[in-house]
Amino acid sequence: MNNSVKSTSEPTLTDKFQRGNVLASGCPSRGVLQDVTSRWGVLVLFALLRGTHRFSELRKSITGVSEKMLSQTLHALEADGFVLRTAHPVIPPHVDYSLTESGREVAKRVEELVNWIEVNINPILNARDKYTQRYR
Amino acid sequence: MNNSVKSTSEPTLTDKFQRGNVLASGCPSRGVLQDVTSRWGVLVLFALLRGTHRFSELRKSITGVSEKMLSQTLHALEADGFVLRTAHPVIPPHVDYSLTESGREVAKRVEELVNWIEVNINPILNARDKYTQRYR
DNA sequence: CAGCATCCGGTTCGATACTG
DNA sequence: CAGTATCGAACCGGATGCTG
Repeated sequence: MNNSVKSTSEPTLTDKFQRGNVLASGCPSRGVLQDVTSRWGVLVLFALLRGTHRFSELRKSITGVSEKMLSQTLHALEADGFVLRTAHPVIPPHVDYSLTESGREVAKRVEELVNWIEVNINPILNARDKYTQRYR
Repeated sequence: MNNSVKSTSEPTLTDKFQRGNVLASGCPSRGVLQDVTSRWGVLVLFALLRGTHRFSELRKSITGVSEKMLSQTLHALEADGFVLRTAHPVIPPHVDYSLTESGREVAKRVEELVNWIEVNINPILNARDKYTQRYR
């Protein structure tokens, strides 16, 4: 749910009001960035770009995510206005998650990043292998 | 430095070889994605897009990062082939960090994401306030 | 089904001290 | 200057049990 700055080193006064510069620790964009680029946040946005999904569907499609983390991630993204949660009052409960307008905008950018990495994964892995060989 | 999969739930056999799908836990792209979207990874890439920098310069410009985390982040990005480390053999030591060709490619995509968030930070923050008011 | 509350082990992180 | 080593503290994340 991300409560302000997590760093224990107090942001300076200048930082605190330095909006518009992520490199400054007080910049509120850092918090949002954290939600979006969090381990599961990226994958949730990526998954929801392919359409509306229920909680259990997301849980299945995003392999490895726990119930708790998925829930937490969805809440954070909902709070930021990126994800829309729609609960249908039926029994058993049925809840749908989809992207909002701004959610689609961020998700598109996340997707571009993810896609680039997937396309170029082999050269990257090779680089990594070379690196570990040299410095092991 | 990211060693393969971190999730404790064992990836299934199908996962393990399911390349080309980040949503599967065995996909190697997830690891790279973690390096790139890590708390400080994003900011380092963003900063280096503005040119070559020394260790201490990065430490100063990226407010709040500790020496240890900066070092760790730079190593991970170097291993993935995104960052080039150039040590000049002088005393006192002088080390430059810059982006590689592929580093610039990822960084550009990271930048687009960051920029979008910065531009739209106010509506997002408002959404968050509304949310916390409603559910506090 | 969708999810919160709680516990708890492992990892990460930051501050500090130290080295080449 | 550019790091590594070390050590608590904080946090993450999974498992379990329970609710509507």
